[in-house]
Amino acid sequence: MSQRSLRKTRELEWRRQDILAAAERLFSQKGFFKTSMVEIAEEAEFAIGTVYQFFKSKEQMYLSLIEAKMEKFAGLIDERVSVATSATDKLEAVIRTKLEYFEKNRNFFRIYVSEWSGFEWTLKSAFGEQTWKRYQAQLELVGDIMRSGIRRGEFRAVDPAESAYALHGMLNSTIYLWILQVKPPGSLVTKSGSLLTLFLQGVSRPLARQRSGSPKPKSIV
Amino acid sequence: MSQRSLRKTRELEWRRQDILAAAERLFSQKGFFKTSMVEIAEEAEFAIGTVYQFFKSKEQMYLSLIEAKMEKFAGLIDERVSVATSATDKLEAVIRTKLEYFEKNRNFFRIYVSEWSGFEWTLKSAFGEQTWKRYQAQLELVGDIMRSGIRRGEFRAVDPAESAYALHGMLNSTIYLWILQVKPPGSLVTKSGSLLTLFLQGVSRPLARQRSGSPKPKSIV
Amino acid sequence: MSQRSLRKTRELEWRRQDILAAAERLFSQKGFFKTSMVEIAEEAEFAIGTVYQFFKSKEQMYLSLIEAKMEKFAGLIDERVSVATSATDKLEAVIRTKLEYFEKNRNFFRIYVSEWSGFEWTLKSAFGEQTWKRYQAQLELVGDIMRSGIRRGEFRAVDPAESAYALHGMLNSTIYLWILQVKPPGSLVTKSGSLLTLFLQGVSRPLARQRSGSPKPKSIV
Amino acid sequence: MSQRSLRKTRELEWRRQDILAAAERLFSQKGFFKTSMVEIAEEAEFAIGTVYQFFKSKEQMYLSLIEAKMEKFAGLIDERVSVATSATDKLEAVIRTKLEYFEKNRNFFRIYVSEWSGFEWTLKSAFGEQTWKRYQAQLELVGDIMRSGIRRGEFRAVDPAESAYALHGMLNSTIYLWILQVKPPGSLVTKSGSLLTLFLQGVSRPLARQRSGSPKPKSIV
DNA sequence: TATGAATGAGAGTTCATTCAT
DNA sequence: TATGAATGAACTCTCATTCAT
Repeated sequence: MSQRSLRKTRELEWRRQDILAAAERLFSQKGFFKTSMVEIAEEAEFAIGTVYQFFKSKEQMYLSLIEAKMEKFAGLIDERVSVATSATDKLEAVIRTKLEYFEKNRNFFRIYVSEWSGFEWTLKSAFGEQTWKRYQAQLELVGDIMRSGIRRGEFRAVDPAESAYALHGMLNSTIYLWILQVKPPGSLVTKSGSLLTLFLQGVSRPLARQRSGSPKPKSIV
Repeated sequence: MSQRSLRKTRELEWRRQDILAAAERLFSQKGFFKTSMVEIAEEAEFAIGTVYQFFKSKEQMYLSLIEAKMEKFAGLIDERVSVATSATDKLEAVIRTKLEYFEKNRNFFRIYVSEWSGFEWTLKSAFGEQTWKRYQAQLELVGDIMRSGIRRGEFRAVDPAESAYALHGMLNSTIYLWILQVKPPGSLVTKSGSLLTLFLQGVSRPLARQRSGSPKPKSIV
Repeated sequence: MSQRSLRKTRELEWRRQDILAAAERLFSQKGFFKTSMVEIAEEAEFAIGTVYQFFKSKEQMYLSLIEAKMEKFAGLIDERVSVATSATDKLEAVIRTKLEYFEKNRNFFRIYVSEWSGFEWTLKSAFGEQTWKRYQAQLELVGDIMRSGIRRGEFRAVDPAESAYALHGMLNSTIYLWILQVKPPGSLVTKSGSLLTLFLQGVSRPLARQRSGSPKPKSIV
Repeated sequence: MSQRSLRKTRELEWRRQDILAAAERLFSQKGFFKTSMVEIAEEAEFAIGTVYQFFKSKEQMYLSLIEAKMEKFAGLIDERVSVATSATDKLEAVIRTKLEYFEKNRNFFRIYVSEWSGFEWTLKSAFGEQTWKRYQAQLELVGDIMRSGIRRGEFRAVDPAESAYALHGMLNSTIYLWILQVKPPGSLVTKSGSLLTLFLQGVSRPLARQRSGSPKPKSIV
């Protein structure tokens, strides 16, 4: 490819990214349905026709957006997890990476979570085979970590899928809470430690359990 | 009120409920935006004009739906929690009630969760001041339970709000997983035990803690 | 059906007809593609939404229009042909009816002929199975007349389908010419006689042929 | 003009023809409105901008296409007619040439006939003054042939314009029929003989007329 | 009170044409 | 001269809402 067309290609890619960024901002603020293509075009400072030269439909644009972001997110997690050795360390990597990623991509979190829960109940079929697989793959990754941790004696014999889902939910709602706070009281990643502990140890007071035959747990079941 | 107008009032309320039920079915299947008012009217077997005599707008109907369901849900939880004594028992009540409620109200769960996450980021203001407070109140209820549990020595000194959110997320994703499975492998409520344990003890192998010979955790599962 | 709803149904049908009439005017003036649904709505003095309550799409409206008109036209021809006895009389009925019908339905002629020739090359599949069958049926009707005329010794042994098509073309271009003339020099139906004669006898001078073995026709073929 | 610029001019003309050929293919398949300029450019393997250097608009391109083809067609007819002597021979030349031409230019026939009938009702003004005159001129040529044939005693005293139109229609629908048949049963030109006879003699059995004062024609009018 | 036809703003999308490179 | 990205008017169609009956 000539120098010239290389530059053109690059510039085109920039514009594509500009449009995606505009779309991300709007989708995260107003949701998919309340955001119109004209608004996206205006936000990106292009004519509507230009937007349609980059994305053949609103859905396809939404998809591209999610897929690109998920790709990056998944890549990060895979990378960090693969270098960790113990199951506990791998979990720590998952938690820390997720918090880090969404701390930097707050806008995308809104899209991610509304994709996960809810409106794609309708659209899952039409929307992103790909995206859906990413979700599953990530949950299975944590499932695998759980399985290996159990095998290695690091974890109790919990249900791997269920605990993976539980962790997923814990993290999501934590991120959600943090984003919601108008003035977040510090970085989100700092919470990884306590979240890991929460997931590993639970909320019970360990001493209490060790000291004596505490009668409470009986009443639980 | 006369006998006659009493009957009328009652019948009106029935119609209102029919319409809400129809709306719930459709909203949960297709989402708020993909469901049209005419469809709701048809599903409820009324004319569109009639629907508009009960609800002044689509949003307001959606709101009424959520509020009614949340009211009931919150009532249940409050009731069950108030009769439990220890913080652990209260947590157990929260978990069991939530699972029970959404097992019976699967359709509503889809609405609930998509309300929680996502699209109402825009609509929170327009949409249900009320609903929003319910959410908050419920999370604070769990926060209070945590606080009291910590005070009473049942729990570690975790952050009450954060752990409340964590529990919230854990439960939601568990319910989500269960609903998603085409053929759920048994009742959802049966999971309350393991979820409580998960939240209390975490996933770590208790042996470390058992060194001093605490046999309790066994009995939990 | 109650008196009341009968009246309503009737009025609805009137409105439907008004819209179709407006559409006919515009389609015949500007063609299918150059006519917009908004224009049709304005011409019919309705809002665009109203138009879409009667016809689910532009194509479907166009189709309805053609089908209704063709139905009537075909009905007329069938009726008149069936009461004629000789093949010649049947041909005369076809010719006269066609001229009469399109003299009264000039606007529709433009649509009819542009449907026949040309743009439906693309749309035949999407557009009106029905309409297409009507066309064919009518041509076959004339084909049948030709066949029976040949059998009865009224006609030469011409190819029935080809001569049917030839007649079809003759009539269409005659109607076309007449409509095109800004000030038509009298009624179109008056031409049926000379057209029938033309189709039966051709343009040659008959005397020449009758008197002797005229040598001209030889050189023709 | 220099050698160099001669070559350039020639090459430009080739490109122009390539584009026109691409346009003809697409217009005949999909019609004027359903064919986009970008498609034409792609079919011709040029960039859209290049196409616009040869034709200032879509309409103008369509016009150029028709005019060039009509020019050739008219030239052929004029040439062949001028060498024929009797009116009958001239008619034969017209018929044969038309069939021949459209047998070789099927694609163009679709455009020609849809131009003749129908959508250009609107566009006649905007579209091709020129083209329109060609049409008229050709019909008048046949009208003149008829007139001279009548004067020379070859034909009955038919209306020249009307019979010219009738012939025009006959030929068009014959060509149409032939093109429509998926597997045409032989060459189209072979039909010139029977079409000429049809136009000259009509469909009646000549014997009947010769034998006696056949009573049929009376009943016709 | 119940009805459902009428409304029209607004959505997503297309495509002929321009013009900087 | 050739290119093709950018443009935006115009199109078809939807649907929440109103109001006369």
